[in-house]
Order: sequence, then structure tokens, then C-alpha cells
Amino acid sequence: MDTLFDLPADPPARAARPGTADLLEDLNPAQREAVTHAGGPLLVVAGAGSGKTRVLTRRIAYLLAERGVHPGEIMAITFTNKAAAEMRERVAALVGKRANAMWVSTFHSMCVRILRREAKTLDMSSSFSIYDSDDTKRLITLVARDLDVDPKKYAARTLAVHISNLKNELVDPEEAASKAANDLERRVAEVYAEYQRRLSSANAFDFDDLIMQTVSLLQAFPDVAEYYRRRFRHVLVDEYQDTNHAQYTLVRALAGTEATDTGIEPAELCVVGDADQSIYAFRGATIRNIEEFERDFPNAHTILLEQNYRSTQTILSAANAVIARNPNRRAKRLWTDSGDGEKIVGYVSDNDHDEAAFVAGEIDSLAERGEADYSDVAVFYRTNNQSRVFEEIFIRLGLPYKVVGGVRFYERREVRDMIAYLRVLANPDDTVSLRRILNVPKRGIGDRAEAVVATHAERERISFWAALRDAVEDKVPLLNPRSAKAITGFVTLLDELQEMASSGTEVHDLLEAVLERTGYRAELEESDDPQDASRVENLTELVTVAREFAEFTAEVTNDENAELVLDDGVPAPGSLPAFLERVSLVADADSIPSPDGGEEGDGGAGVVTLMTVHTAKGLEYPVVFCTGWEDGVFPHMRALGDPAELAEERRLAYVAITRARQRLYVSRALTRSAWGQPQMNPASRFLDELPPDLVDWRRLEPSSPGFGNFGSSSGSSSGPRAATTWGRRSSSSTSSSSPFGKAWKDTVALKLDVGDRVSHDKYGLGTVISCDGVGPRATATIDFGASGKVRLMLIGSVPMVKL
DNA sequence: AAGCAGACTATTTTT
DNA sequence: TAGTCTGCTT
Repeated sequence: MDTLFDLPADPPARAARPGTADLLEDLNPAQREAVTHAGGPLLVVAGAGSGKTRVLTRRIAYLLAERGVHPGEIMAITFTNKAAAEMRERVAALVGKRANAMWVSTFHSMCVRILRREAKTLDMSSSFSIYDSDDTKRLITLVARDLDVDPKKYAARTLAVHISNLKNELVDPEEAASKAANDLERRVAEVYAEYQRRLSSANAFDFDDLIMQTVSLLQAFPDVAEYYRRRFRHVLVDEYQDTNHAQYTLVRALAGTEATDTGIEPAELCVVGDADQSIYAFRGATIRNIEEFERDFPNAHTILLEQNYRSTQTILSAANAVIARNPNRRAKRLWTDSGDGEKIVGYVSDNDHDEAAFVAGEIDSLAERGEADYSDVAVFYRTNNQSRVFEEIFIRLGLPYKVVGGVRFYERREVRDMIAYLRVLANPDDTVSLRRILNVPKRGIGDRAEAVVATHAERERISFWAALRDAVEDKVPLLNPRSAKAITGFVTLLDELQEMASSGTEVHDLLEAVLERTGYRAELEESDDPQDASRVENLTELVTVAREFAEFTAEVTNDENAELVLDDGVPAPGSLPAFLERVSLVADADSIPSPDGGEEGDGGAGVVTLMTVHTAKGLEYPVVFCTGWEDGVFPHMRALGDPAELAEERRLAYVAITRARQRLYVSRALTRSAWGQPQMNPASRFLDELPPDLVDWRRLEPSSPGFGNFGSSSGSSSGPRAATTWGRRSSSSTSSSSPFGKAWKDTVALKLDVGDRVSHDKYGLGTVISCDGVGPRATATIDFGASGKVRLMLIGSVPMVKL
């Protein structure tokens, strides 16, 4: 929860702030150069653990202290609120309250601020809603349905992804339509156009719009651009490798690349990033931006930070070895002067259950030996569903833990329902939110009634809300009286709530009123589903969040010493719009346990943290367990066939390894249950890429004669693979207690030769093109004609027969 | 309009 | 396995 409120934190009281000399003294030469560089665009290539944040914050402090820059001239952009908060805090510790006049924010909140201020220019109201991916998907579903798009052929999700990609590339609907080359793209363009119309009539922007619309604003209105250009003379961007094309363009537009007609020089630009840690390509991030920085910004200067202050040399060497396998990368080798440290510990378990037991046992003995507190330990996995086994085992053993990520607070249904109510109160045109709550809780307004009202709204060219009002006055044709009555009740309810909202009722009281008067809480309380009990708790939590929000902002506002900068574009502190903005733009309510032993009374040892590798980016732990290193799990199955995706998986592995400070564990399981059925996976190729002398294998795969040895992943073929599936084993033959060899019995289900014809349950008829490997590693590449060429493992019960 | 049973489908996710 | 969606019944 704390990320909601830690943005404008006051700096800790300091007797004396560091003087200028101190600002540079404890920096290495490269860091120092990055801090003091003046003039042209600067790219700081900051390897993992190389003191990136330190460089950024010192640079800002140095600008203020040494170069006479006013804080108001500084714009620092990050990707997460957490990063923004940390930067603000650390700068404040160096320079004090002057830090409050800087813009330190995420791309998105920066854009919201600009858009609120300039909303009129774009023909929007400044009370616009911000749609997240869930709202977006809902609206796209509605649009697709209205346009008769076959949901079987093109799922809303697919459409949403494509539209998002277009926006990330700054392609508007017209351009999308003209460039559409196939049926899918034509449909997407069609939906895109209508979707934008609906967004704008709902007075809403989606996440991608926040960026894209700000770019068009700056490009279409030079005077607006000039205002910001004049104002921000220093633009700093963190995690530059994660920027997409739209964000890149935004940075360019903001900083400028040449002097304006009115003689304003480009702002001084400083970007920091590491191409090797780019793990968000699937969301549009382009590694190109950092790779081509020097081309994009002539006379740019580049500084490489390679000295690492986090990990042992063993860990760094492992990381270097893995990432070195990625093609076309700028050479970079992390090093440290703090010694080799412990060897990496490797472990091969029979199944996922045993892997978790190994991890738990190891954590226990580390704790017992006093070599680590629980809070020093993190367990990483590739996908969220892998957390379950760990939870089971940890609970059984009484090991305190916390899972980070998964379904987040603000994504829970009940919370979103309440937010939808609030949004409607702030912006009645917000049709997506309005339709969400129309019949929640159930009040007798069904699909049919909703459709009739929607049609009426469409025909009369009025908003859905106005159409509901028409329903009250019996002006909607085809609406049956029962529904009209139900709608009347709903409209009356909303009117009352709106009255409360506009008369300045505080957000938490408003929430309480919604919970009571809608009967939402009552419904949950009456239910005997245990899930509903936790929903009630979440709602109570939400009210608490709202109350703290009000109190916190009141505190900040009343602090006379605080140099609060309230430009246009910032909603009144504590107000409903302010709350909604915070909620929309802060995703992670679940906090990551703090390393200092953390939560209340855990005996000081804290808790073990469990999370995906993606979530782990930017964090560090003394002890790290990298689990599930199996081909098909990590790297993920969907990445196996595509070199670009495989390279991203490798960067992910690199990120995972470099989170560790002192001890690194890597493990894999021979079988793993997924979707109910146990699955066999070969070793991750990344394990083979670890230098063997750095790894102490505690347990290896039992080798049987003729079955090949562990680690010889022969399948490094780069041949075309449309898809890869792994054989299923019958569930009866696997149990954690069964002796080892047993798992291999009758594993070769099919003996195939080139030219054989086969029939596969999923892919149909095919011809064997090639065969590879023996025993459990036996695979065949099969041409299934229209279903493509597929490489299959022949172990276990392959759903395939030889003809 | 609402509730239930069977079908379907499964990454990662800073905002 | 589990959560969501669809279509059928009441």
C-alpha cells in the first residue's frame, strides 16, 4: 500500500548535506564523468548493479549545486512510481525541499499532468478517465460486438494487443486502415477507429493514449511544445532500454533536437539504461532506442558503467557468460573487486514439489546457520502459476513468505467495481465504468435492457448516461416497464451519490455510501462463499486506503514549509479526481517486503520473497533461488521457436542472476505438473551456458546408459519450428516417492523414421522429416502441412500414432 | 433475468 | 488444476 503515499516524502532530517566535493568523492571515474558531463546528449550504459540510481540522483544534485540549475527546470522520467519515489527521496536527501519543484514522475503521470492542463486543446474535459487494460478490453469487446467481428476468429484480447501496438508505434486509425494488408489488420483498423470514437465520447484515455496523445499535442501545437521546452532544460530518463517508439518520440519532442524558431536550444538530455536488461519487448519496448542513441542524437556522448557493487565475481561471471550468447550486442562485462565468493549451487529434482522442498530446506539451513535472514532470500520463477508449489511447501514447513505480484489489489473485481462507481461520479460520460456497475450488484437490469438503452443512446447520439435518464422518463422505446423501474432506481441512487460527491464529501465517506446504498457489502456479507469474506476485507482495505489518502494529502497541504508546486494539471489534493488518478496510475499495491526485517513482529527475520523474474527487475537480494530452469518453462515454450524472443528470455535469465549479491542457486525439475498433467522438460539451455567450474551441482539427473548425459542439450538446431510440444506422461507413473529409474520406463512411446506417416490428435496427419536424439531425448520434426512443421518429443504418451 | 453446468484455455505485465 | 465464458434451463 505504501507506494500510494510515498511520493512527496520529506527528506530525512540531516545535520549536514553533502557538499559538492562529497557529491563526487565516492564515485568511480566513469560515474563521476556521468554526473558532471555538460552539454550534448548523454547515454549512460549502466550494467546491473553499477550504481545507476546513484549516478542519476547525484547528477541532479550536481546540476542544482554546481551548475546553477533551478529545480523547476528538471524533468526526470521513470517507468514505475516506486522508481520515481526513490529518486525523489534520494535527491531530497541531497538537496532538501528544493527537490519538490522538480518533475520526477513516470511517463504516464507526466503525460496525465500535461493532458489535464491541455485537455481543452484536445477537445476533452480535464476530468477525463484513464482506462487500464481491463477497461480497454471491455470497450473493445463492446465495439467488436457492434461491428460484428467474430469473437472466435478475433478475440478482444488479440484486437487489444494489436491496437496497443499501433499506438506504441504512433499509428492512428486512418494510417492503420491504409496500411492494413490482411483481414486481421483490416478488422483491427476498423475496431481501432470506432474504439477511439468511443473513448473520446467517454471522455477517456487509455494507457497508450496518454503517451500518444501527448506526442500529438506537442507536435500539433508548437506553442504548447515551446512552453514545456522553455520550462524543462534538463530531461533525464531512467530505464531507457524499456522505452517504446511513442515514448522515444515523446522524449525527443520534449527535449527538442534543434533550436526552435524562437531560439530555444534543446534541453540537456541524459538517458540511462542497459540493453541487456530489456525484458519488456512484448509490451512494445524497443531495444533499438538505446542501441541507436548515438545515431538519433548526433554528438551524443556515451559512458559505460561496468563496475558492479552488488554481486560476487562468481555471480557476475555466470551472468556475463549467459548474456554473451545473445547475438548483436554491445560488449559489456561486469566486474567487481570484492572477490569470488561462494560457488553457484545447482540442483536437479525429480519434480516441482521436490524442487520446492529443496529450496525450503536450503533456506532453513541458511537461517539456522545464521548465514541469512528470511528477508535476505528471494525465490524467482518464470510464471506466476509456479508460485503455488512453493506456497504449499512453505506453509507446511512454516516458512514465512510473501508472494509478490499475481492478482493485484486494484485488479480485484470488487475493488474495480467500487472504482467504477467513483469514476462514474467523477465523469458520468465514462460509459465503460457505467455499464460495468449498471447491474452490479444485481438490480434487475439485464443484458436485454442494457442493449436497448445502448441502441437508444446510439440513435439519439447521446451518452449512455443520458439514455438512462431517458429511460426514467419512459422515452426509450422497446424497454419493458420492469427494466425501466429498475433503471429509475439506479439513476436515483447515482444522483444521490453525485450530490454527495459534488458537495465535497471525502472519498472514503463516498465509498462507504456506495457500499451501503448499493447493497454491495450486504450481498457479500450474506454469502457463505469464503472468497466473499476476503472480498469484504479488500473493500474495507480500500476504504482505509482512501481515508489515509485524504489524511496524507491534508498533511502535505497544510505543511507551510513544503514548497508545494501546484501547477495546472494537478487535481486538488485529496479530491475524488486526485484519488482516481492515483489509483489508476499506481499499479502495485502489494508491497515488496522491506529488507530490514520488515513487517510487524516477525522476530526480525522477515519473510522470504517469491516473485516472477520480471517483478524482480531492479531489486537485489543476498540469496537468490532461480527455479524452474527447464526448456519450455524458462525459456518459455512460446519463445523456443523465435530467436528474438529467445534473446529476451536470455536477458531475463541475466536479470535473474544479477539480482543475487552473495549466493545464487539454480534448479530444475525433471517433471512438473502443469494444467493438472505432469510434464517432462529437458534442462534449460541457460544451464548449459553457465561456466561449469562455477557451479557446484548438489544433485544431478540420474544418468542411465544410452540416455545421454545431463546438460547435453543437443537440440540447439535452429531449424524452422512452428511450435513445440512436450510429451505428456501418464499421471499414474509419476509420484514423488517413486524410485528414479522408474520415471524413464517405457518412455519411448514411438519409434519413428524419416518418411513415416503419423496422425496427431491436435495437428492431424503429418510426415516425419527428421529424427533426433535417443531415449527420453528422442524428438521428431514432423510436417503437418497446414498445421506447420512441429518438433515433438516422443516420450510418454504422445497423442500421436504411427500409421 | 438469473443461475447453473459444461466447454475452453492457459506467459511475462513498470502504467 | 482453475478461472472465465457460453449457452441452456428455469
